[in-house]
Amino acid sequence: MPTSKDVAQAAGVAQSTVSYVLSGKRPISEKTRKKVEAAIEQLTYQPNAGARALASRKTRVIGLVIPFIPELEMGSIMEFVSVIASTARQFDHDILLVTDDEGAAGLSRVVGQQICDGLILMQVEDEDERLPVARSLNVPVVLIGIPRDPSGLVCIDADFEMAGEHCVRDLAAAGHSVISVIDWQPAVMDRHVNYVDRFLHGTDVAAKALGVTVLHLPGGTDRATISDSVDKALAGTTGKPAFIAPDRTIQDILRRDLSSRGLTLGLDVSVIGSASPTLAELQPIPLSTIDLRPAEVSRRAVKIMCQLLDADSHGPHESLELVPTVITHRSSTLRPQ
Amino acid sequence: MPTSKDVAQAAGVAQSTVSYVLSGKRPISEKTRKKVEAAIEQLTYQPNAGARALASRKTRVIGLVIPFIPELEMGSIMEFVSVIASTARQFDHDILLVTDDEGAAGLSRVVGQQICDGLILMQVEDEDERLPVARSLNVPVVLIGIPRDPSGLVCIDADFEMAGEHCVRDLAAAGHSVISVIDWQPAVMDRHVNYVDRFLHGTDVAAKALGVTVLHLPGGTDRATISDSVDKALAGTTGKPAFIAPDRTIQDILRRDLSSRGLTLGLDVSVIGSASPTLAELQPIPLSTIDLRPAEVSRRAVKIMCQLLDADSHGPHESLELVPTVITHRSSTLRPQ
DNA sequence: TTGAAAGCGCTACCAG
DNA sequence: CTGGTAGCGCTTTCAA
Repeated sequence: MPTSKDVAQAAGVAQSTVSYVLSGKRPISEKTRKKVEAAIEQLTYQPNAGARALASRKTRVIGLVIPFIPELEMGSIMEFVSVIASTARQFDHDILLVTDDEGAAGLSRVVGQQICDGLILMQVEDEDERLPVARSLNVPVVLIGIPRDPSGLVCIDADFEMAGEHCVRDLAAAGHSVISVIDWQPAVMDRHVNYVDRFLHGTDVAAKALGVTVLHLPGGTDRATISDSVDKALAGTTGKPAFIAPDRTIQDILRRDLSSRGLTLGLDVSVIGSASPTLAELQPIPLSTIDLRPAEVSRRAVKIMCQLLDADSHGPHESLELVPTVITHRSSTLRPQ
Repeated sequence: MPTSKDVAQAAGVAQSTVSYVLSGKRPISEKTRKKVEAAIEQLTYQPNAGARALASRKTRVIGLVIPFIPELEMGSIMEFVSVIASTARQFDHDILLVTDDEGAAGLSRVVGQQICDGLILMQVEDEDERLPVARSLNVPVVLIGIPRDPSGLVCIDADFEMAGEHCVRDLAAAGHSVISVIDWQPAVMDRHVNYVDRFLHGTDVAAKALGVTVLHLPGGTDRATISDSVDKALAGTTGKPAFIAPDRTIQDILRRDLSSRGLTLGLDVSVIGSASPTLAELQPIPLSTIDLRPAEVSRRAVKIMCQLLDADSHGPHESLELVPTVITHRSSTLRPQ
């Protein structure tokens, strides 16, 4: 493997000049730049990351702490991971995986060994054991999700409250005065991710503002629970019923339950569910969807991280960004009753 | 951040002694070891990865090249990624993500910059553009998937042929003499991953050996295609029909199609589908399942990689390992017709 | 069994 | 605008 010394020699310049050509931290004459670039090309030189990290005290690597929760949609987590990695590359950084089974100790390890310059935490819970560690780490940390106490931390998440409001507003605009909201499945509730509360709060806020009624009903991944909730919803509704089912898994079960009751989606009943890239495309149904824009959340998280890394300002940062959510209408979804 | 020099000073020994205590590459007296370990503890010393990589020419990082194919099960890819990362940690290595949108150039980059010591490639296709690069890289590469020409490469994958055989044998044992195999969805076929052929070949081999008939029918993610295939299957079968649906998405559509025809799974019709950790648990159905054991494949891939890294033998390696697949029976799935 | 010292390949400072 | 050079923090050889 050629080194920058080899390049310098081949180009007839000093090693430092090679370094400056690469970093652009110093004006270089067109002539020497050409010479150096030619030598780099010719030798297929690539700078050694370890040496660079040692000298510059920057690894250009971001640690990504991923959860593994079998019962939760791993596919959507993969979307985050994938977009985060691509975006990091756009900012000339790489992503190191830190699995959650190392716990909070994993954070200290990768930062302590200076394998990476900063951390992105996914699936942050309301009371997250990793937060005290994160706060003490002295490197930038960006959270995806909002903990109960976000002080001293940089947080970013989808605007679930806005999503909840959107849903209720749309259904109200379609003439519904009673709207049934099916909770997330217990596995999600148990994780104490507070986006659930934020979403539900959003529905209540909109309901109050518009003078409509919102029924909160239990969610579950078994048909019995959903069937029960649908019974209650129908009992509480006069006229055409309306459902909001933010949980992707539940949306599917709900759809089947309604079908088996002879209710046609969009015609006899209005339903808004969350965007399911795969299922929605594979099995098109007349449904409006909430898009929580995971790709956008991921992109912004990386962007913020890279800004913090470039700014290099060592004081603790604090900010809270909510990415606007979007409702996509499918034709014939929300026809007036 | 304390350095090994600080530790040496605190313990009253040379810097090299600290290094040897950590690496164990040299006998150390119990007394000095204690002193050094105490100092490490007391200063909460952690070795600097960059410096270590520079001096030892080993990063203890493995590059993982991940695909992003929206129409394919991202959830199952996440399972690979997750297990690979955990297993790497057990061997004291870390995982760096390399996204596929960098293409083959990404491989050269991470290896050229010496960010990682080896590469694991996921979703290897029959004719994969990354292979020539992989072969030329001079670092260990482990493929998950078997390309058309595996020469000079280390490959590992689930034994799809065995899976195909298992399925046919089980159905034949249950008394079926005609068995319908539904192909994977076009999105998978288009990727030219040859596990499809291997699986289908397995079914043919078993069919020939047992003297039963196998019907190969087109797969798809729309109900019409599946419905067509079921029509053909029923037309070609006398007695109780039997299906093999290795594609997870199709399994779901097939199930519904059969239900809508009034056929009860396990009673009027036998079906074997692939294991779907989420769906199977959420919506239990009387079905035997093929388990391709992604976690086991992942674990072995990492293990092999770490062996190659430790052995450090620089010659090109070549091997092909197939991980046995498993069929799980659900009660009342395969009752004789 | 231990210490001293020479790099590993790069960045960044100090001179010119 | 460019060259020389002193480290960055570790591993490893050579001596003791």
